[in-house]
Amino acid sequence: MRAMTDTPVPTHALDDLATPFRTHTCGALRAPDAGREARLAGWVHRRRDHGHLIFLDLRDRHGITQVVLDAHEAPAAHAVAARVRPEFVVSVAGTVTRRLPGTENPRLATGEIELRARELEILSEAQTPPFYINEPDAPVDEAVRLRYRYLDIRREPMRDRLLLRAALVRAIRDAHHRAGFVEIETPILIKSTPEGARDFIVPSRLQPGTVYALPQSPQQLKQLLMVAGMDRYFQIARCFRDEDLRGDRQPEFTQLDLEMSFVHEQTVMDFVEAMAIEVSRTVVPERPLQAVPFPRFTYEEAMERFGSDKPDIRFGMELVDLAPVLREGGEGTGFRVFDEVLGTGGRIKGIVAPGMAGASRREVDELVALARRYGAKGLVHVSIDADGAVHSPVAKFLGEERLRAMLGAAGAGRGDLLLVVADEAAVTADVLGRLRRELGERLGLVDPAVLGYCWVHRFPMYQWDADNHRWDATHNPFSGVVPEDEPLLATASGDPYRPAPDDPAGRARAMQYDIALNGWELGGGSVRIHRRDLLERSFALQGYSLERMHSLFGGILEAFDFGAPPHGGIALGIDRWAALLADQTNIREVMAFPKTSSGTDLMLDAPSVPDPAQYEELGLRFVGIAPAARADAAGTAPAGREREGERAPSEGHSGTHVPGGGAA
RNA sequence: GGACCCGUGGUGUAGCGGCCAAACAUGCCAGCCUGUCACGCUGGAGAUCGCCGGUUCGAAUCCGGUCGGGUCCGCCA
Repeated sequence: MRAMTDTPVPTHALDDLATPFRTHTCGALRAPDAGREARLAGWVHRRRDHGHLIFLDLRDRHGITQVVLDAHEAPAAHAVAARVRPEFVVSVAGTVTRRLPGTENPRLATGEIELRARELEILSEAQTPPFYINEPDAPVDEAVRLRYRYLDIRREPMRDRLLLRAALVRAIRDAHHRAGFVEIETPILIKSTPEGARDFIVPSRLQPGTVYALPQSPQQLKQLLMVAGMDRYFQIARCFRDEDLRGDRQPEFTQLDLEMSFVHEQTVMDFVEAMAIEVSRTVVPERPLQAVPFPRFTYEEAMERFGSDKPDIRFGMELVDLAPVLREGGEGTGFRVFDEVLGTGGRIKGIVAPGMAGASRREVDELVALARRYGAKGLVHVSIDADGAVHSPVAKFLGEERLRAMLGAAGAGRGDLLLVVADEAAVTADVLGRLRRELGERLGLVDPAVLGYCWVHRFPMYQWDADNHRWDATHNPFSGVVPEDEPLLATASGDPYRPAPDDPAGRARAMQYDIALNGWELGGGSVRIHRRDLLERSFALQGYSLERMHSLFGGILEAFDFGAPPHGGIALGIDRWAALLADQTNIREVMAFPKTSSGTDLMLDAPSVPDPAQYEELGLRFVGIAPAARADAAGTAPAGREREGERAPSEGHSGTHVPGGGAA
């Protein structure tokens, strides 16, 4: 054992980016290096040819260094440089030199020096790229970017976002390891579980007629790890859901998945909050946090104040209940719509758009249309202009007195616009919540640099599913109930297997917590039910018979009989988190190789028609569609992607391949 | 499953019934240039306007379909 320590360790291999092709990266050299011999390797970012003098900007992911080739100093290297084109890969050796006074470039980190080349070697030539690599802001068609993703990643914005994402994941790992978490991988080929979203399935060859499912999340596995005594588990886990895509949804995505034993709701939230603060400060130190500690709202409060279970807390514009002032004086408001809503238990609430009293007819119409699109039947607006005069299309019904009372209750001042929705509670909250978000953005009320984290917890345990006549778990079927609500896990009839819409269960609140960032849901979790009796009661309400419960969750139920610790956890969307930290609204922008909104990979041309031998081996047959037909269908077929050598050309791949671009 | 937007030289756009086998910028190619850094100057090549069909004397332009990309609703936590 001692002898081992005498073995010389090549330490440079761990802390040095030097290789046989380079002594430094393109971002490393500075003024104090002047006089040194150095060798750099990278891509030619730009070439400026002045005849006897050629400048090359050499780029790698670390930076850009200017290389000078002088026809008199190094004629051979200069001749090579004359042939070089953008995106050629070269290696260059020479002397690091301070730039001539007045020719420094303050926009480059390496701008005080340049490399006077002695020797230049072309390692690889390059075709003219399909879009600008060296102009970060140049817009490029999305499809072209995706098809040539490896070139897109060479560009500064994508490169920086992927580096940011890597920093995020690293900071997450650091924090977890320090807090005693164990990083454990769980399988990708698992069993289908009834979890809301559609599963991706993988047919089994060894067990013909059966399929694996890809995990929608490692939910059950992490709970089993708690039963296994692993205490604190985390994983940067790939998850799969076969649903339609959105800007913030891809079929495969990454979650920070974690679970802790012997915890209360508070314990998990406190850890996640501390972790999120540390991670944010490490990854984007320049972005201030809106509030620390993170505000914690009950679901009820969040819906009441923000009309959302993932509120953007970076600005005010909270929802105000207008029913009290409208009820004053009794006997109706004079406006039938309002009276009906008040009479049927609905809600009338409003938000104040500051400074929008002068909004044009067109702008207001647009807001009304927006409200309708969000599900409202209409949108009442009341404005108070700079002179204090009140205007509203419903003035003739409500009268100025009431309008002023509403404005007063809402806290609107001169120049403001009050927007009012009257509808059943859920619609009122949702519509105003969305309008609030839209207007907050539009009116510039949010500082885009700020990170506004908050918690929402105590969600309703169940939602009544009228179609199937049962209570549906709002989140996870294993979520625990708030201790004081435990007695509510019951039916009105007393028979747990006969749920009904007026059961006490409808009032039960879950030990469920969501974390939101700038109005996006970042993650959610819960303290789980670890007691067998409670679990059975909860599942009964959810419409699972004992038999069905066992066929679906048999494994975990059995495990719980062997001593399950109280436990809880959470999962956070890494893609969303990275996107928000990178100030992006689309998670494609923080994924190296994302899919299009129709679920295809334009670079790999996936999904593709399988080889008949492949599906025959699995005992599968395509019914109703001709698999080979798709190959020819692509009108704008990704060009020139013949993949010789990877696999023998097979039938069914007779698709026309557009020949690659002409010679370069 | 539905709605909307987009598709013109390599890239980004203009043109929106004849004046358009199509304009501009950039890129590309060639030549010139010793201090540039979005180098500059001169010259040149390059698109039958995603695809198919229709309307019309005439279509990049209008209509229908289709393929591809995007956004939203449904779906999805």
